[in-house]
Amino acid sequence: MNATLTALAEPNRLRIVELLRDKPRPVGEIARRLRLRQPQVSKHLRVLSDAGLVDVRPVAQQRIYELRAEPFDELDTWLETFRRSMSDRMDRLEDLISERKAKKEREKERGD
Amino acid sequence: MNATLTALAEPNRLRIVELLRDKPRPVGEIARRLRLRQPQVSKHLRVLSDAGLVDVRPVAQQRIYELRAEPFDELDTWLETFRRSMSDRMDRLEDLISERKAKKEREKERGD
DNA sequence: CTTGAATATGCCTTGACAGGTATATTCTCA
DNA sequence: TGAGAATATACCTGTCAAGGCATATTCAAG
Repeated sequence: MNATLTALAEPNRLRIVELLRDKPRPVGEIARRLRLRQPQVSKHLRVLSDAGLVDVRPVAQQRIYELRAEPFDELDTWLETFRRSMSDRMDRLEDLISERKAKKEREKERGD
Repeated sequence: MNATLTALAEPNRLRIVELLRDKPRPVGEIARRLRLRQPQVSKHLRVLSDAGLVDVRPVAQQRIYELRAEPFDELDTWLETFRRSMSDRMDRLEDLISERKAKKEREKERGD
């Protein structure tokens, strides 16, 4: 999860991922389209690969990189846990309940 | 989008966000629960705040931080564009079509 | 208005990481 | 096998960001 986020946090890497979203592409084409130097693209793809975000498939001297679905699925699953606890958090209700337990909470807070 | 990812990419910041997912909390409590020093927590919260991931609400000398929904919604929207183009990419079909256009592509590729 | 709690900020140091450039590696084809 | 295309890697350098620590700030209460 953290690996995924770290990999995507770099701007050029994000651009690469968004480019690969359309379809798999060889290194050279990525470099050309994004106006990046080939070595940097290779390095970024290495990071993305280590993070499990892309797969490689050699074709002659070319290396075709393509996105893997799993990390994005995981990200999505993770996001779900937020929509659940935020959108329908029923803040008001929770506050009312909390208020009644306020005094007891104060002591419990110390442990853990 | 990139701001969101960058903010979430830092491990301790991710822990803070996950802690706030349950409910809003003051700085001191976050520090205590995550066993982090208060200044670092304040700094991380600053970053999260600048990225629009959290809101602050002062209560006496305390500052209660809580998650904002928007960035997570955006992240979700962004992810959708991937599920669309990956899960149902119909790779085989696409490959067949591509193959037929292969020669023409080769020249077009140069421009753009 | 002094004290202490809760939090923010400033400064310093250090490590990680991205870009630049040269070079190694791998493969095709003549 | 030699040349050149496509890609990966090594090394150097500069930058930026996170942690540690001291200190400033803000607020409540006596």
